Amino acid sequence: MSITQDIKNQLIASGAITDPSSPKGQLLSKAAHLFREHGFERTTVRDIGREVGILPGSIFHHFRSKDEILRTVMRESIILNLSRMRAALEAAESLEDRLRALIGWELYATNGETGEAWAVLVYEWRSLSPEGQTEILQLRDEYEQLWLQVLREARDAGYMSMDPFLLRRLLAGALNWTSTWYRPDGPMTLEALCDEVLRLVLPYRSDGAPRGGMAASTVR
Amino acid sequence: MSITQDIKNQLIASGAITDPSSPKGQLLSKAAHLFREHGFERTTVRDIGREVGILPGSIFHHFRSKDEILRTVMRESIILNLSRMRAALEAAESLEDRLRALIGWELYATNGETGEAWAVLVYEWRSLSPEGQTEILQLRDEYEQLWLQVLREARDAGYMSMDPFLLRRLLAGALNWTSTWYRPDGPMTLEALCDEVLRLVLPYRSDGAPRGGMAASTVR
Amino acid sequence: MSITQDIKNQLIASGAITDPSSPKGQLLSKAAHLFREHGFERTTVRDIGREVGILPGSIFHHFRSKDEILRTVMRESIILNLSRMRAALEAAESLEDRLRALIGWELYATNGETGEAWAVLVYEWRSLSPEGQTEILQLRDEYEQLWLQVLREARDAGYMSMDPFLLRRLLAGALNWTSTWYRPDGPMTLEALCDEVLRLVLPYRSDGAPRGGMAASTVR
Amino acid sequence: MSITQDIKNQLIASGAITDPSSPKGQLLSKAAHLFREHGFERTTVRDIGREVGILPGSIFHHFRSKDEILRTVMRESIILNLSRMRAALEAAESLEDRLRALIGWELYATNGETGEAWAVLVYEWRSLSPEGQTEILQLRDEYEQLWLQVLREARDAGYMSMDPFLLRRLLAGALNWTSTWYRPDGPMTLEALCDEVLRLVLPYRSDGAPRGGMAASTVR
DNA sequence: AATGAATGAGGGTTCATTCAT
DNA sequence: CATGAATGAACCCTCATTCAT
Repeated sequence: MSITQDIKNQLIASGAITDPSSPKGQLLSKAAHLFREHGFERTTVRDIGREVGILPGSIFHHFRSKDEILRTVMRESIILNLSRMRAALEAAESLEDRLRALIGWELYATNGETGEAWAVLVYEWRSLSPEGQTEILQLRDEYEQLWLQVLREARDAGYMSMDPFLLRRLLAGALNWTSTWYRPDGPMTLEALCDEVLRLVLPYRSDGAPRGGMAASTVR
Repeated sequence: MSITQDIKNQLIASGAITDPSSPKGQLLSKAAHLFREHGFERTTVRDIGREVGILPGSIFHHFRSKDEILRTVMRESIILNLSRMRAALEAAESLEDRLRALIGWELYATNGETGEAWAVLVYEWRSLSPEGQTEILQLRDEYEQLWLQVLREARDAGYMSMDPFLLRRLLAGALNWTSTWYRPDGPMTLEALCDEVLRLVLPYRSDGAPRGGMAASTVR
Repeated sequence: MSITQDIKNQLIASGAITDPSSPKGQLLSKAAHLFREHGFERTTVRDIGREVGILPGSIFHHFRSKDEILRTVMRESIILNLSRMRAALEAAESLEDRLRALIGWELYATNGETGEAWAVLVYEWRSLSPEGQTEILQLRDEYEQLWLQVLREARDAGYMSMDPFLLRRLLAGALNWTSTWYRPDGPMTLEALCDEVLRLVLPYRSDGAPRGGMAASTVR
Repeated sequence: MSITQDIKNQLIASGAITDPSSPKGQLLSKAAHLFREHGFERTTVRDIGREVGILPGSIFHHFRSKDEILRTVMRESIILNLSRMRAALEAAESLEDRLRALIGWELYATNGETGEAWAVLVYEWRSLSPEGQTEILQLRDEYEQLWLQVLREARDAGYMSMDPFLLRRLLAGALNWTSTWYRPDGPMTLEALCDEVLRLVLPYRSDGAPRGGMAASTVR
């Protein structure tokens, strides 16, 4: 995970994302938490201020508007995870590794340190101003292209037959939804969850045998 | 689909759900539409009134509060789809039919006539008052039990190996998310979509051969 | 003054201006009073509400914004006085009568029943939104045209030699400023004030003798 | 105009008014400009700071409060013009010269280098704190006394018959209002404007003939 | 002097809800 | 049942001002 930290530190150093230990970074993470828990509109700037320990008015020294807070939460969340995903895909040696990277890192985006921000990105979309949507949409598109490229390769290579667009949408739904039920401190590790999802997508091992689970012949 | 209509008519007749052609029913359907499109808090009672053609104050002759509108949208949506699902499961002759019924009817709940209300149920949950949540949660639990029972059977019968809870959650995410991208007037029918999802869940036909798609041996 | 009342009543009946006895009319007149006394930005909607006896929120049932209140005060003030001025000019039989009408009715606009609204129109101009300024400017232009037409006539007829534009601007300053010092319950009637101003503009009587005041020959 | 500069330099040297080239003087002149253009309350200390090139907080090293800025703008504006007016009146050799000095120097105060500050003095009066008003009122009274003394003399000498108070008020309105329309770079010089106003006040030359304009006999 | 983060009071405005008509 | 004026709490945001650095 140190490579992950490196990427984050680089992004912080370059100013692309806010240092989480800075006051502004604290504000962003608390805001992401509240937006995730209660929704954007039900979260007041007073709530955020109280959580951070400053008065509501002071928030506007860091952000011009509540919308800009939301936008920043979304932007930085996707920038960080986009960078991580790119690095992971580049480091992956096989197509299967790349598939695993997509699933695994999206699970990490959803349930790891950036989980709340990621859920805000996914589920508070309508609360973002039109201008904000335009900006964030570009980043989301970049992110989706990573998925689609790998899924297309996998389909072309015969790993699966489902239309890549369709598969991506089904997976997006399934993976994003994990934030509503997955507990990092529960019995299942993120890696195990990743394996399960991968098995759903790629039921056969490369030798043609079913990937884990029971033998097909035992199914009635 | 006539059996579906029968169930709906019975529920209307019994007073369990509101007649959609009644003023109150109109209000509910317009409200569901607005809640779905803009979110519950961004939808004002003024918006709803305008859509229905009455003044905001008059809404409160039909519902005690805005929360009660949301609660009713959710309640009726789940009551209707719960009844349909029960009927479909009872009519199903095989385990595979029951699996197909679960997936197919959840897709229909999400993208058919009740789609907007179903999406509200799924994605506006946090906007519901605590009392509302308590009430609706019971109905959702009943609904989830239907899924879990069948998935357990399927797992026990060797159709699949994944933990039923886990599989349900992944499927819930994938299926509910379809409301964000599926277009009934697009190139893919709901039945075809249902088949694709089913193939993901049950990759092998009952004779042991892979279900559709390429032969395992062709996978590199 | 009954003709004045008739004009006002017609304007009220036609909906061009608000009935001063209606709640909305009350609000407008209190707002004009406060805007005049403290200025637009130092007057809060809470102040207006308190003055009228309603809560701040209720104001927005009558007006969409504070700016719309200001705009309405200005619009109705100029509509009323424009109508009065037109009627007075039509009723005037001689050029001198028309000059007297201009001065007299502007003094009445400034210091009569609409005095506060008129002062707001003149001195709170910058507080009006750009869109508001565009709207009101058209009405002001109409009003100014009345002045300029008569002044041009008077100049052409040899009543005076000063450029009509220049004279109008000097008079506008002098007359509007009366609202800061003239007291209707003081020793000087508006008619007397009108005469004094007229004497400034038209120093000679029609027989060529100086209009009131001392003989020129006594001036050293 | 060198005598004017001398007076100004003396006042700067004595500390009565701020050196316009000093940081504080810059701040005052920018503030006067903004107060004039947008009004006192619509001008924020942030605006002033931006104009001067410092941050809002730094303003309070020069002035205790925003009110003190306004008060200083007003005070120095009136101190300077009061001194000039006194000098001009002393230098005037005849009553008519004194009248011309009053009008001419008030026009210069309104439209010359101190024009913005003078307009602030006249039109932002209500924005000044009560204590500020008390202070500035004394200076304004001194200034008004200069006018009234000369006007009384002129009336007593038979130059005019209008009550000096009344005439002063009409002239104050007319002259102050010039700041809203007079353009120094337009076709009319301040001297020409001064002559026109003087002709309004003193229609007859000292030989009894009308002062410029057409002969009285030609007026119908 | 200058900075900039923080303050805290108050601004305009929104909105679900009530209720006399 | 419908209206629409009124409510009152809460909202986002602004801004003059303070103060440690």
